[in-house]
Amino acid sequence: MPSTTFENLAPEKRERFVLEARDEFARCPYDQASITAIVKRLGIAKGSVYQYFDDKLDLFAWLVGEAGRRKVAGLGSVAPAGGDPYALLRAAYRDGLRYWLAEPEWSRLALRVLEPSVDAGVSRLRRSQEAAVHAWLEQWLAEGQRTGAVRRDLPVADGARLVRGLLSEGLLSAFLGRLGTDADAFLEAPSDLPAHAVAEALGVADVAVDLLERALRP
Amino acid sequence: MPSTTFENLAPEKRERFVLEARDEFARCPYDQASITAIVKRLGIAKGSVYQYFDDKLDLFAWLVGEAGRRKVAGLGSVAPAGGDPYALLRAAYRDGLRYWLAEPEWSRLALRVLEPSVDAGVSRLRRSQEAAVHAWLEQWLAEGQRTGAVRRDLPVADGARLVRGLLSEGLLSAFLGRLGTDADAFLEAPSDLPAHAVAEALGVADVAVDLLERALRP
DNA sequence: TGGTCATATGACCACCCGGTCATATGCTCG
DNA sequence: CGAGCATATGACCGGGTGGTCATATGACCA
Repeated sequence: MPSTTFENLAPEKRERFVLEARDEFARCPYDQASITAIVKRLGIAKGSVYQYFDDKLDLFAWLVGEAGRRKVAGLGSVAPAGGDPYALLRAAYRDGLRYWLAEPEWSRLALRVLEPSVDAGVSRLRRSQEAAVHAWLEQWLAEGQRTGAVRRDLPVADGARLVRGLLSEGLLSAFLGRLGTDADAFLEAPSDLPAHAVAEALGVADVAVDLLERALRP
Repeated sequence: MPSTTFENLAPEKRERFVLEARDEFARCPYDQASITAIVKRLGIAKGSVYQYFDDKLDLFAWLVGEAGRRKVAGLGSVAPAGGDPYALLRAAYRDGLRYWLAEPEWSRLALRVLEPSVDAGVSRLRRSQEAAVHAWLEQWLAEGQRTGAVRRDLPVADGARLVRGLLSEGLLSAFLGRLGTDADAFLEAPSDLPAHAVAEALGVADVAVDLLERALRP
């Protein structure tokens, strides 16, 4: 949790701090991210960081939370009214990909927390994030089974994990593949893409959910 | 590449070295793995490592290669005679999961190479490994489309990446979920599992490939 | 003006890393 | 017995890290 000192910072200074710290943690896995590098880029003293946050993990955890907060703020309400659950998935993952393009650094930061790490604190963070996605998908599946949109002979626990592989790692990889790059390359040189290329690449979410619909409908 | 000095080592000494190094690199991401830790556990001098291998990356790359060599050696021929491509997948991934249980440390090492890393050399290794899986799946899909086992309206490139998500991250996660653990926990305390539990957990490969078959068949 | 207090500073600490190299060891063979 | 050679050693190097703390700054108010 940031200290009051941090809250009291002049907004522009605070935002600059936030963005620079975000970039550092987005750049590489937690253990490689360097507080020293952040303060160097900002031109402030290292001690300042420790007046804002308890320690490195505290800063990282807050940034991860901030990534989530900004994403929901940026996307607005995601509820596309009750209806076909597959349409809901399509919309949700299309929004997710759109957000990835709009805010690649925040998105990458959010992915960093899912990486394995030796640090016990980071592992705890990761597990809780994974559990959240997993729970959401399990609930989606269970609801689908209740309404008849999903086969009833599929074990929900297995299903949630398999679907997560398809819609997380798989979808992102396919999306970036369509953009003609991979995650690393994209973030090293985020290029401005023509709108039609983006629109076409977003179509991969439909391909993925179509696949899923065929696999899951009774 | 290991030096001749390494090849000439007494077999038992060499194997001890290999296993200890493997455990260290399996324990944590490349950048955190420590040569110092390896030599400490082995009770040898650090200089010895550098008489066997050029540097840390050389050692890691060789271990990754060794993981592959031991896996194919351990599984024997994987070709289940020409037939249903889905049966082939089922067999391949069942074998893969079985191997994961039999050799969790080697398996985990093989997964480490797929993790993001700041190190340029490791990134190169990773990309080539990913490309190999990707190429294999693309070829599987193209062959399936030729023989009519796979829908022709699915773009092969998208398909390969989505399937990879489902069958790599998704399947492994579901498998470990059935065993009542996650990858970290399992490797920290690899428990001896009753045969029936293992057999039941292997069934998750069938669930995954069934899902895939529904999604991909014309 | 002088006192108070939040904020900012950066030298410093202990610790760890990968990698080097002069030196020591011990086996083999003439 | 030595000479020669492959092998083993570990102190040492330069460089990095997260984190600390005595000190300095400067805004505000009596």
